[in-house]
Amino acid sequence: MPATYSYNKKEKLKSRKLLDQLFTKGKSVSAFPLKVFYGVLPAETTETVQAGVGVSARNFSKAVDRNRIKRLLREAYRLNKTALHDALHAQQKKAAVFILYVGKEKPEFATLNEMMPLVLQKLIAAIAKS
RNA sequence: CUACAAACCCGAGCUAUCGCUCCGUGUAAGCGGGGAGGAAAGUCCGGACAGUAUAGAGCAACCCACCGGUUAAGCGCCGGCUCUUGGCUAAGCCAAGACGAGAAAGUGCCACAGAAAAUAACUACUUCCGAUGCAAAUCGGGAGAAAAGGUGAAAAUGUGAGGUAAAAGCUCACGGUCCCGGAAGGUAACUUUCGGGAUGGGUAAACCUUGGGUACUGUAAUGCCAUGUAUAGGACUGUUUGAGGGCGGCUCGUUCGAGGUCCAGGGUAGGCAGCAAGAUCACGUCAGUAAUGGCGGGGCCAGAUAAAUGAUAGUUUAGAAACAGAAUCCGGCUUAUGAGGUUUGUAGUUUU
RNA sequence: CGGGACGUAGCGCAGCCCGGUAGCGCACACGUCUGGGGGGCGUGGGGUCGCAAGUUCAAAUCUUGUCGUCCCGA
Repeated sequence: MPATYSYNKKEKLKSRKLLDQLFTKGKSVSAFPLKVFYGVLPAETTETVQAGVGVSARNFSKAVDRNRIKRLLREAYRLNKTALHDALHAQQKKAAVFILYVGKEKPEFATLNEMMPLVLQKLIAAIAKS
């Protein structure tokens, strides 16, 4: 098991190929203002979950705002990811996840920290069905 | 003292917990250290670096445009010159700006108004001829003439005198502007001055002319390693009757030359170098009016590849709230910017 | 990282090259035709020409800077 609240390089979704697959073929669940794309990781991956975060440049034209939102998303994911990890571990599954912020207002950390567990619960439910 | 405007400076600090990225060390856990900006932005100039090219001629295209300095370079910066505008008040000084070669090579344009907007004759003026008339004068035709005239952004070099039928730089004097030649000062632009000549409206951010200059492409460049597919299908075209490519865009010319173009489909989309010690940073000192440069000892100061600086709590300050996030790197320019500070200017109030 | 185009009335566009009057369609207001609506016809209002500076007698138009929007290539 990795450290409880870590979010380092290995846990990030980095492969351009996987990202393309995720957006073209992957499924998604959403809980406004968050939207999560998910898919299955190749079997040889060592990590249980690889996750990425993103914001649309269309909604936030300034790089400072996008960086800020991505930092908040990473922070929220880092603090709430334990449930997802445990669930996947129990089901012997490995998932690729991409969390997208689709709102148009700059968020507060507190609201993101509330929404993140909700959307992750939805995600766990959706993965359990498939 | 208050308010406003402009320029410049500055662009929060500390503690705890949980995290991110790079480097060092370590088998590992961990430990230690570095970690966004003055604009990192716009991409407007200039370079470094890299690849390709580096026979030639003509044409085209683009850029620059007072002088000197500075620099790796520049359409930057510094200093000066000239002009324009404003102020003080005046033969000067101060401030700001200049896309600051040429309108005396040519072409074009100058609305409205006005006779006329660039080979000026409409009115008025002078004169000659003819007609009418006793005459004054009127009418018609020709010539002279830019001195007077409303207009307009702009009207043919200004004032005075002579001159004439009436006039006119037609002539003269003093000026304005321009050209040529000389002298003095200045590195130069240029300034002052002497002599001679000319008198030509504006516009080149209209075409253009003159002088000078310009290889192209950009770090997703480029070099290397690895993985993988179809030694792979169709159509058209070509192999000395030369397809296609290189030589800056075109033409000529020259050279390489056996493949080239399109359609459909398949695969890869890891990694390493480039990549961060440099036209470097701050300090001191010297040279220079300054920009800037020399010297001295000292420091090492982001380096990712979905892309690192954050979250929470406390605290200091007056309430952490501005503009804003490196992506090859530098030098400039431009634009954005809260609070506070400094300086300058404007306005108002109070006191003397 | 590099390249290009566009900002004109509420909306969509012309005018810009080659400077002097800002125009077209829809929409809007009023009138009229109709018993009324729709529709037709007529009249009218409405524009800091994105912003700033400059050139010029004069700028939507030319030049420079700047802001915004959109597109393209790798």
